[in-house]
Amino acid sequence: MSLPHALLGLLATEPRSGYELSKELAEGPVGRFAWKAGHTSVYPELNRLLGKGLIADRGEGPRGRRTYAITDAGRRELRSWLMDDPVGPSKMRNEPVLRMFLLSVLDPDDAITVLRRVIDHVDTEAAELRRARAPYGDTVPPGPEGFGHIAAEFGVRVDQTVREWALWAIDQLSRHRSTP
Amino acid sequence: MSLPHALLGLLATEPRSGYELSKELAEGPVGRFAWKAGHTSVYPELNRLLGKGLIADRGEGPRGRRTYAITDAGRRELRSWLMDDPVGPSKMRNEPVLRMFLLSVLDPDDAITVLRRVIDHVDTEAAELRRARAPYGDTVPPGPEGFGHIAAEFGVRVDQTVREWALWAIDQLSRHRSTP
DNA sequence: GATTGACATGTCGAAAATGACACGTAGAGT
DNA sequence: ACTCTACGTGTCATTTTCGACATGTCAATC
Repeated sequence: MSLPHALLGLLATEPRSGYELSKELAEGPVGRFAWKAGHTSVYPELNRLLGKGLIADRGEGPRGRRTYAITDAGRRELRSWLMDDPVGPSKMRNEPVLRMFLLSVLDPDDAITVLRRVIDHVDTEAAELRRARAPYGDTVPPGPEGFGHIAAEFGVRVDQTVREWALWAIDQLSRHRSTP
Repeated sequence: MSLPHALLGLLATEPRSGYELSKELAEGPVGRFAWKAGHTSVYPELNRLLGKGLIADRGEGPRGRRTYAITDAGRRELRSWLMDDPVGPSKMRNEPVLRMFLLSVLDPDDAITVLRRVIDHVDTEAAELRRARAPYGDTVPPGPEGFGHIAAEFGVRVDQTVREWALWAIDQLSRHRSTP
């Protein structure tokens, strides 16, 4: 049940609409690396948060667009979730990683084919993230921009790690193939 | 809907009981980094797979323990899931990473507190994984052991990446604190 | 011989997520 | 004027997952 906290966290940096939140959770760095959700989950959850007084409606914009902002109660809830909760084992779903774990059941040639695909994918993704991060250079700006910058940095690093691991795995699997 | 594939993948390396599968998906490397599930999801899913003929019952052991093995149909299903499906954006839930993304909403001191906790956690985890990996040295053994080895290697590398990223993030946040 | 703890499998109701469908709007290009 | 695309919000039925509860076994320790 982390979706409400994801929404509170995004709204804590700056007010956004349900549409923008959905975009971030469906395609943005947060959705890709942390918590993916479609708009069909986001809108009902926003209404729940509204009911609990954790967010507030900031009136309507152009096409029925409604912008939400976090309230003080929302901030308190978010802070206690981040600070008081233990770090312990928690919810985890990562389909790409699952695929990679299961790769060893394929014969080495097939596994290598898939690993190459994985490498292409993380390369593309890392390039996108670098573009998103580019305007700020090497230092994290304070405020809302810093948020995205730190997230993007995380993505780039994880992608790089996956890439190297995949290459290592290819090498290991190749050895099995060449020396049966 | 990746749980069935996770189970098929584990059973593809060697036959296991529902209990063992549950353990792996709840606490093992697969559960931690790829797809977490409790026994209450595993047992019903095993019966579903049994009904579809993707796994087979290998008779009873000591305390009502029943061991399952993957069938040829199961292997075909697993292979096509791994090979035919696109790598594209897929299911993703990662509560620890979500927490880290949201850290920037805390004041720097609080954020640093949590980041230190995160570092402790990944250090502990990485140490466990290294222990699990230790018996095999630096080379991946063929067969079922190789599976666990490659998974553990992935875990160690990701933990290391998270660690370095967290340190980097602390540094960045510290700058904001010292130069307001 | 009793107790404890890991082993082992399940059900069931509540909560959450997914996918399909539905509807309307503003702007940009042709 | 027309069309296309992205914007923008929602419902609803189905599927998945979670947490609580239930039940019993085997081995080791006290």
